[in-house]
Amino acid sequence: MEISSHQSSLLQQLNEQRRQDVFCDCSILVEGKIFKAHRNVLFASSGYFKMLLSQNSRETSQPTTATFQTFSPDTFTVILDFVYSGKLSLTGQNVIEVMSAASFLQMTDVISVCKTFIKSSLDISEKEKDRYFSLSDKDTGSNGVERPAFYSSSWQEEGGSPRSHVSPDPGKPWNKYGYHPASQRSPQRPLAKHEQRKEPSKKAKHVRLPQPSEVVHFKSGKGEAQTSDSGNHVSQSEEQVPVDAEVDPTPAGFQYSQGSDGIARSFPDDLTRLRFKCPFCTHVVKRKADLKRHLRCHTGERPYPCQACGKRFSRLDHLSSHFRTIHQACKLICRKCKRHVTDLTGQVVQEGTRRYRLCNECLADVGMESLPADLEAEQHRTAPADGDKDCRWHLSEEENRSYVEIVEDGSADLVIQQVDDSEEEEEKEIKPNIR
DNA sequence: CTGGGGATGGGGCCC
DNA sequence: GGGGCCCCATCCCCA
Repeated sequence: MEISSHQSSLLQQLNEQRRQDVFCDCSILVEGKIFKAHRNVLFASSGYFKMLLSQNSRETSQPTTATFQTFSPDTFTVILDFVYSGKLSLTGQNVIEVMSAASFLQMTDVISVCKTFIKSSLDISEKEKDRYFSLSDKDTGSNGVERPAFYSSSWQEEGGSPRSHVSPDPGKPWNKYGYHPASQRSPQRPLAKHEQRKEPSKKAKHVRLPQPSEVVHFKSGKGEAQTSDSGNHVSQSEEQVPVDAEVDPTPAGFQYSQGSDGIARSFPDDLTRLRFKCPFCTHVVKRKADLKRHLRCHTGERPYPCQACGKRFSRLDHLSSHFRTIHQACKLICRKCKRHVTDLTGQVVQEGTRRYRLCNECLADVGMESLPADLEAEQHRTAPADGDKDCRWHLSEEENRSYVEIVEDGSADLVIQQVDDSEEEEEKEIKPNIR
């Protein structure tokens, strides 16, 4: 015999204990804010805490403290509330941050729900386009009551009245969530190019996210996202979007406007050409694959690591380009004098994992004219100048070749290894402080 | 301080 | 849909 309410009531009890700080034996410090919780609950909910707490299982008599600087207290509140209630309070504003935090904490259920949330936002994009066409005949043109909503992104900006796409929470740069490698030059993730071009003065985050009133609760456990309300995220948005112009209930990333007639009339042609709307910014693309690629600039996903230096890229072609220019010395140009060089007039020089060409004259200038290529290669094999990074460099049949040969015949192959960066980044970014 | 060049990253689009 | 190329803007380093 099974009492169905037992699980939920048990969870409620635990949540109540958490709120009243009863039996809490774990403290989580997030950007200065302390969260109390039960280690067994955390252990059962998060792969990260499981690993963390299992390492300290012998010290169960001592309270455990974990410190995170990589996501905000608000984000962790959502995570912790989910752990103790099964309800995930996602909004268009927090979904990326929550997904990042869940990735850190190895909470696959939360990640999948976040993905579903984002995907549903994308579905809305398609449905709204269809809705535009289906409703366009009803456009009253004057009072706006029955006028269908329409996109107001780039077209409106081109008209000289750019909308603000500033995130309501500009104090939380994306990189804090650890998707970007340590070698990332800018401390704050730059805007996407299309926004940089259109809004060069803006320094805000890339995303334009919906209003906080648009909270959707997801129930976890079945792999299917469900709202706590009667309608799901999509249908709710579709109900509200076109009608009321005063509020902005649009789902993630959507912008609607009553707009001028001139702008409105120009839309259908554009909509047939540009079909896929990013849920987080104003960007619209023709192809779903392009949107998928574009979304990586919001999620920070970098699934293509360079086997030579470990730097990660969001796109394979960027990785290939990086590998060719940095590690293969494909440019037949002397790095010093910029003259064109050939195998006869120049040589490939190795500097750590970096390779470039120097003409014979410049080689002589720097005193490297006597360095034979295979000796150079030998030195590289025995004493890599850039630490152990080179150990990861996969060079096929490298043992008996010179660098020149390797470069010329292309056997310094770029090994493409698409990875899920979540776990590796977690290890790199989060160093919890256990006391 | 400034300008040039390299590296990077994003978008468009072809195959 | 993925791979890859081209173009362009931006950032960073260095002379």
